[in-house]
Amino acid sequence: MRELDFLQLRPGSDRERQLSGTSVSENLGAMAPKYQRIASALRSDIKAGVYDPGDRLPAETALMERFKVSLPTLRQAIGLLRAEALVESRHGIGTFVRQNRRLTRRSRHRYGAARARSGLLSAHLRHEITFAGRGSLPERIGEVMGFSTGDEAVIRRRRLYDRDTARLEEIGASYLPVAIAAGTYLEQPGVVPKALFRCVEEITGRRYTTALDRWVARPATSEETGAFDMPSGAPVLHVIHTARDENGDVLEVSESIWPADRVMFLDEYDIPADPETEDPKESQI
Amino acid sequence: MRELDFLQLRPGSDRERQLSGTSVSENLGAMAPKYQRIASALRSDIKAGVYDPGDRLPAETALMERFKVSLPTLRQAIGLLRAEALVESRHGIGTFVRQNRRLTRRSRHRYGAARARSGLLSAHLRHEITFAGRGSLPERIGEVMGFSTGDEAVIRRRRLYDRDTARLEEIGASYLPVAIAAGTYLEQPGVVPKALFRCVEEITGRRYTTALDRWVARPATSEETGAFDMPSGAPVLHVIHTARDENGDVLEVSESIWPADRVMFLDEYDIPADPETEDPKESQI
DNA sequence: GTCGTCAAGTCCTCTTGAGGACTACCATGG
DNA sequence: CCATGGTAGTCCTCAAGAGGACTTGACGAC
Repeated sequence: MRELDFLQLRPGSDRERQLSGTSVSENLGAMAPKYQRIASALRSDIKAGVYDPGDRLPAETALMERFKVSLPTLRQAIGLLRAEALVESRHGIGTFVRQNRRLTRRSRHRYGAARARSGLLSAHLRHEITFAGRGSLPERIGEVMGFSTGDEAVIRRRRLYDRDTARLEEIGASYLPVAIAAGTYLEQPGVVPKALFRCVEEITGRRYTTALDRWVARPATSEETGAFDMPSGAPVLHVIHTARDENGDVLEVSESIWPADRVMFLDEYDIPADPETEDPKESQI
Repeated sequence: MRELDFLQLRPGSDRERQLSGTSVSENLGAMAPKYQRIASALRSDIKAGVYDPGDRLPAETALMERFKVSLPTLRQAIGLLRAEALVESRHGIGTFVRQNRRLTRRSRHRYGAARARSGLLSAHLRHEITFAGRGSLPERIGEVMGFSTGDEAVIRRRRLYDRDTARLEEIGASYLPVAIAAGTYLEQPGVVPKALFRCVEEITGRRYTTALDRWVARPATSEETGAFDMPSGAPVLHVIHTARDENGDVLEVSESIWPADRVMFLDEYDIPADPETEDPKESQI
């Protein structure tokens, strides 16, 4: 009954649904569809702390009653919240508010930090090698490596788990040219004694000199949604990292994938003082 | 009729729906729900080129006929593809395959490129100032700026459009401390004569020295979905950029927002040669 | 020729109704 | 005490149908 105050605005033309332009984010037009208004109401409740992270939302039947709508409509509303990774539904149990603390990662500190210490990185993450050996390059990797798709390479796949929660936090893989890694212990499973790039440097005698990272946000594959236990259609962050020696030859290509809603990246750098000549076509970030 | 070959696998327990574990991405279990199988079939068609980018998919009624399902089920399938930004539905017209070319941006070249030239950046983007003047800091900005939420600052909001397609490609804003920008032409609307940070450097006599970028992918607000014309629930990339002088005082905080599926970021850098001492807790990217 | 009206085709919202599958809890029997 | 089975509560899938809103294009009136 109370909820009707929220919903009973009479239907009007869809033209009236348009936002007035300067509206703040949560300001849906008076006549947004029911499912959007329901989602918005629940979103507000969650933000207001009516339902705290970890809490169970009322059952679908209860929410149907509360908002006076049919099941499909209600589920459509919940579907929005699920797509936003705000809630998570567990079959047979309920719908829960997710706790979306983001892990903070630093990009580009990979090398600096690792050169300082000789051990492995990521104190709070457990490193697990899921595969090590020969394999053919996926298209996306062959492209940036300058090899043909299907070419062989030494591949090391890894998964990183949070030590506390045991939750999967990152999926990754490193691709090494056969000329570099063939016949070495890099083809063997098991965690390597030190950061992978140091192993490569020792084995080859060449040094990691320049890097190019390609960042993309894309919807998760079904494999990833399963592994990360994320809603289907939710995005992941995918970075492909290419490391070269001073001659510009590729030493390693590695990729890492995170659920987009669980990470935040910090990137700290110095701003150059002197004018340089660069491609003027680039836009500012 | 033909499609039945694809769909008629008999229903079974949900247990059988589980992926076998090592399956490749497109390998749905035999008994995934209808809507998932339909989405998967359409996805394959699109990848196979049956429907090219820009093409219109058959109408809902035609697809209902083809897959022998009801409208809600079909729409659920289309909804998946829409969430993946693979297709886009236009009310009253049809559902179209999206052409997902990503604009390539370089992060961190902001300053290098601009110091070289004295003009504005972004030759292929049209810069538009949507607001300039005093305003109170949003929470997310006040936090990183070290000010209280609600404090006043000089705010310049901008929108960047593709010159060719006239499509909105980026929403951004710069926040300048009142002590720096009050009373200057930075409070006035209109495009500034050169890159903003050069204006600030000239006005204050201080120099942009260090920067910290915070990257996050998050679902778009309703305002953003409207402005970018993106499906609701789709993610945006949001970066908050903090620039400081050599004393560590904030000169400017700026933020930029892009639809996540339309951009790709390149980040090129040199790998340091010498061991340094850094926080060993950081994980590798 | 220009404008407005109309109709067809399209996607969007919402309802009612049914059956199934999963989980947790509890009572019962061993 | 423990295992088994039942039951209630929950979310998941799907159908059939109705009305609405939007876009386009054709037709007719002016």
